[in-house]
Parts: sequence; C-alpha cells; structure tokens
Amino acid sequence: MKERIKDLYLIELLRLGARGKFIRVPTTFLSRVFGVSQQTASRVINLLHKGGLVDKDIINGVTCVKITEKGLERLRKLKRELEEAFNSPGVIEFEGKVFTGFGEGAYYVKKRAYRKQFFKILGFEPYPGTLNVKLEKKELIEKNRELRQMRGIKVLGFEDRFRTYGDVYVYRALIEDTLEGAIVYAERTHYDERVIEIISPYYLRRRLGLKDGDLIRFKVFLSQSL
Amino acid sequence: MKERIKDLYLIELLRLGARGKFIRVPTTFLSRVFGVSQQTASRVINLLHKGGLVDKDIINGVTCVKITEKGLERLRKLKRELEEAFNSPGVIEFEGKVFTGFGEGAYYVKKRAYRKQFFKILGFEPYPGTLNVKLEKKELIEKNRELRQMRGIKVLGFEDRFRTYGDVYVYRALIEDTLEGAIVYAERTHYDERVIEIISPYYLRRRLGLKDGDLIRFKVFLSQSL
DNA sequence: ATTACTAAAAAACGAGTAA
DNA sequence: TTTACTCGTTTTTTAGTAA
Repeated sequence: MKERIKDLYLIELLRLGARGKFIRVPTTFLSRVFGVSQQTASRVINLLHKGGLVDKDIINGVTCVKITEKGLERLRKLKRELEEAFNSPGVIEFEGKVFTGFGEGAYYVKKRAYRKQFFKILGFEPYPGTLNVKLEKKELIEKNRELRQMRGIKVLGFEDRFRTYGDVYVYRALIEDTLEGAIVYAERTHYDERVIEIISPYYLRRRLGLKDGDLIRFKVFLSQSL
Repeated sequence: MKERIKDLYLIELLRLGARGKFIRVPTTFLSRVFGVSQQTASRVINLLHKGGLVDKDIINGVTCVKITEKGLERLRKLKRELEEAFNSPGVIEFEGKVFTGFGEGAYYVKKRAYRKQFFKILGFEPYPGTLNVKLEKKELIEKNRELRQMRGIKVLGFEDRFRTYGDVYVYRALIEDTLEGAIVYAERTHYDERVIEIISPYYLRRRLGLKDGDLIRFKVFLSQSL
C-alpha cells in the first residue's frame, strides 16, 4: 500500500475515536467507513498494525484498534502541512545558523557555465560564493529533504577539459523578507541534509552583518507562478 | 482513481501554491512531487481536471494548474474534519429543530422485538416514541448522510404474521449534554437526510420542555469504546 | 458473529514512444 | 524540451470461503 494512503485511513480511525483508547471496529463496519470491502478493511488494519501506526487486538473475535503515538505523529504532521499550505501556499519558511563551509560552493558558483544559467533563470548574477545555513529544527530538515527530492528548476551541468560538472537545482528565495536570492542543490552523492546553501546577487554576510552562528531566516518559493 | 486519493494530490498542489493563481508544473516535476512516474503525474492532473478540481492549461507545451473553488472546498472540508477529529475524536455534535412527524417512529419503537434489542444493546428501554429533529446546517446534513452509510450498531429486523420489519441501526447519543439516548436509522428506501430520530428512556419533549421549532443539541458517539 | 486466506478480476502503473 | 498515448506488467481489490 502506498504510504500516503495510510494517512487517509488513519484519519477515519481518528474520527471514530481511536485515540488514547481502543475502539471496537468489526471489519464489516470498517468496510463501510473506508468504502472498501470487508477483506480490504481487514488487510488495511493489519498493514497499519505492521507499520506500527495502530495497536490491534482481537477481543471475542472482534477487531479493536487504537492509534499509536507514531500514528498520531503522522496525523499531526499532515494537519500541520495542510494548515501551512493554506496559510502560505507555495512558500516554505526556513531558519538556521550561518556557518563557514569549505569554499566548495564558491568554487562552483564561479564557473561561467553555471553563472550564465543562473542569470537566465533567476535574473541575477550571483555573488561568487554561497552562504551556508545549518538547519536545526527537525521539521525544517525534513522539508529540506523534500525540496531536494523535488529538485526545482534545473541548471544543466557541463564538462570542461578536466572534469564533469553535474546538474544543479535551484529554488527562488527571499532572504530576511527583503533580499532576493535562491537556494541551490547540487546532485552530489554525499551531502548533509541539515545544510542549505544560499546564493544571491549580494554578499549577504556584509549586507546583513552576519557572522558564524547568527540566525538567518528565509522563504523558499516552490514554483514559479504565472 | 479512488476519490479520497485525489485529496492527497490536491494537498501537494496547494503546497506548491496552486491557489488563486496558475502555477507552472511540468509533469516531470510533478512526478517527483507526487512520487510517481511522469505518465501517472500526467494522468493524475487530467483526472483532477475532469473532476473539476483543478483548472488546467498547457502554455508553451508546459502544464499549468490552479485549484478550483470546488477543489479548495474539498481541501477545506478535509482540514475541518481533521481538526474536529483531533478536538473531539469519536463524537459528532449535531443541532437541529424539533418537529412532529407522522408517528411512524413511535410505531416501530413500540414493537417488542426491537425494544428487547434496544435494551440489550443500549441498556435502556426507550420511551415509546421518537423525537424528530430537522437539521439545517449543510455540513450537519452531510454528516448525517455519512452516519447513515456507516450504519453503526445493527438491530436485527424480524417478521410477524403480517409483515417484515427491516434492520435498524443505532448510535449512542447524549442529549443536551445530560440525557442518554441514541439516534436511530431505519433501512427504509425513502428517507429525508435532513432528519434525525432520537430515542431515549425519557420523554424528551416533557423532560426538556421542548415544543416544535425549538433548537436541540446532541452528541453522537461513533463507536463503543472499550 | 467474526477474521483473513486464496485465486481471479480489476485497477493502477510505467516503459516506450509519437507528436 | 514538453504531454500523453498504447500496452505489457505489477499491484490492488474483492468474491468465495475456511476457520
């Protein structure tokens, strides 16, 4: 079963009151709640149970379930996502701490082939370096992972006479609600999912008076609207 | 595609910012957001479009979508359901206006075979009549429809020498936060989905001083907890 | 009454590809 | 580049039924 679909079944169980206590739910009854056959209802409960999302017990031959803490956490996350999507659709707000990397980002951003595309896609020539931000909140690290999977806008890789440079992906961003910029993901095999690299036409450290350890906030735009 | 699953895709589109404006979403990009193939992403968008949940346009060969009002309404409903389920799991609160029916309910509730089962299941002998409540809020009528589909606790039908009496379904209820009772659904082919019938050990009209047109509130319990 | 196995049917999926 | 068709494969579902 697709992982996301489990959320839908968990919602129904929550509506039935399976939080904090076991509720008595014959699979024949659940089949009507879920809108599937009795057999599927049975399988669904067993799958949720295997996945650690519900506790299950059969009492007098009748299924009883209770959503586990793990299951509730999933539901809370879904609720949070839905609320955030309603409040600020298309935008993810990040915050993290500035730190100094190994100058790797700067090395790439200086490459002509990349710079040209940045200008074409983003409308600015980036300052020749990246601002490294270390995320600390668990949910933001999770969002960073998702963004990486989504990829965003592709910046094509290239090769010079020495080596190959892979594709890079960017999302537009707004730093401290004032300065335009973008976040950049390289398609490296090794990366730290707690880290986000920001590019911008400005030298952000000076412009914002930032030093290592300072908190920085920025918004990332998931799509180009029309 | 299962109807409920569309909600999950709509959530992703909302997260991307497809509210109030079109967003540019190549199906290759969506395939990563949705976690499916490009072909499936394409099919999903077309299905959502056919279902009137998103507006779709292909500009310069690239898909652009915007969630329709109908789609947003679905998402709002999901959000509301989730919030309600968290706030009062297992309970639905109703309110409606008392009215006088045709005494049909009373006729059934007086039948011995039903009364015995009511006592066994609910723990009380109902007053020989039902209190008819007319729902007025759209979302409560919708909830009533859902409850009817779920059926609840079955009370077996029977037959006497004249005719057959069908199965009946009940849910426990609490009237005006004080009096126990239950709501009853007969498996009739004709019924008014705006109406709920309440049974209770008490003659509710006298006990609560109700007359036609008075507002009554009650909570319905979706499942028997353990 | 239940739950849940098996086998067959139905639905969903994605690779290949045309436009 | 796109989108989205066909079609073979995989996955999911349910009817029948045993326990």
